[in-house]
Amino acid sequence: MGRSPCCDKNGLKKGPWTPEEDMKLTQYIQMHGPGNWRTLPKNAGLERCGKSCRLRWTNYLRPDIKRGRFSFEEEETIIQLHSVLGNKWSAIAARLPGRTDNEIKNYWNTHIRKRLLRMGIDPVTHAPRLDLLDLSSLLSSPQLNLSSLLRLQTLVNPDALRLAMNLLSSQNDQNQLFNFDQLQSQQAPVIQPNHFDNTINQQIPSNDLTTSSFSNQSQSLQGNMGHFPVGSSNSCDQIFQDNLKSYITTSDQSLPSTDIPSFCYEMKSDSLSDNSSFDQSLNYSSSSTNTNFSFDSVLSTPLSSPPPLNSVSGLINVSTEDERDSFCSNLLRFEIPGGLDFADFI
DNA sequence: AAACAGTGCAACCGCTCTGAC
DNA sequence: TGTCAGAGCGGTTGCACTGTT
Repeated sequence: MGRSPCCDKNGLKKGPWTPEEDMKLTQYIQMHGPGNWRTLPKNAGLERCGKSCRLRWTNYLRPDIKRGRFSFEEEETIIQLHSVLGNKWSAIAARLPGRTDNEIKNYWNTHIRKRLLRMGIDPVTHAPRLDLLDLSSLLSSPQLNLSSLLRLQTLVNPDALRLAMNLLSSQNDQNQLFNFDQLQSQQAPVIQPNHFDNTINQQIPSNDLTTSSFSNQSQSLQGNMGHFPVGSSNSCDQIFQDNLKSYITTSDQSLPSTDIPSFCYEMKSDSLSDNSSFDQSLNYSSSSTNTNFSFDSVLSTPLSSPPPLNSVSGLINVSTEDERDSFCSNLLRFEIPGGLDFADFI
């Protein structure tokens, strides 16, 4: 049973393709069409593995491939899609006509990823890298108290918070010791039904309701909130979903800058793979209002140090609206299409 | 001008999934 | 039903090119 081996790798050529090989492959596919990669090399007179032929064709020789530099709109789209899809290069490429997954992957790794890192943004989670923040400045804040620490616990890497609390306890004049684990147990019932109602009842300009901030925050939290007690009960899940729908569909309401929707914690990029409604929703238009964002403008800010704590939009007390908009919010902002059904992602 | 470091990208590797046998 | 090749995918490598010292 089964099939004979695809190809005998011994003796097959590897490495860069010559123009002659490209011509042979192109001419053969133009005559016979792509497919049946197993027999193609032999029929086309190529001493290559079928897999190599397929890669050469799909990544380089295909006539519909767009060569050259990525446009700003393409770059922006890649970042936005990556914030939702992660390293699903093929899924990203499917939404960028003329671009291959390999090309996008290379462009991400060589350009975009480095830019995000220089900006202090984790290219994996699209979140500000809280691990780089200066904890000493946090600890010196007059606003720091047990309450704020409890709040922080839901937002930052637990290890980082543990370190902060250890430092704080060592600084405390009254020698008041904090027990992280104890705090964690006290903090367990974080998601409460009223939380959502209170959240939605607060007013924020409608243009703040963007999937960028949404997905950005959700992914950042996913990355940082490995210990967050989510999904502890079915009823909580149901409340989460109901309120998420309310949040999405209530166009003139959004979240206060200091109050991240807890339901974001449940958003998982894995569940955002190929999805018809999502495909339709991501018919991204470069003529949207989002084209104001510029990497250069962001990069013009000093890069020698991590972003200040108060510029971490939505995570920790943000002092002004401008500060909130200045850093993260613009980075990945794009409008929520009307037909976007986030319930499918949950 | 040479040596070195950094960058960009084509191509390969290895894995998983799917469907034919 | 199990095996295997085909196809697809993400990660990695190798090399040519460019910039810097």
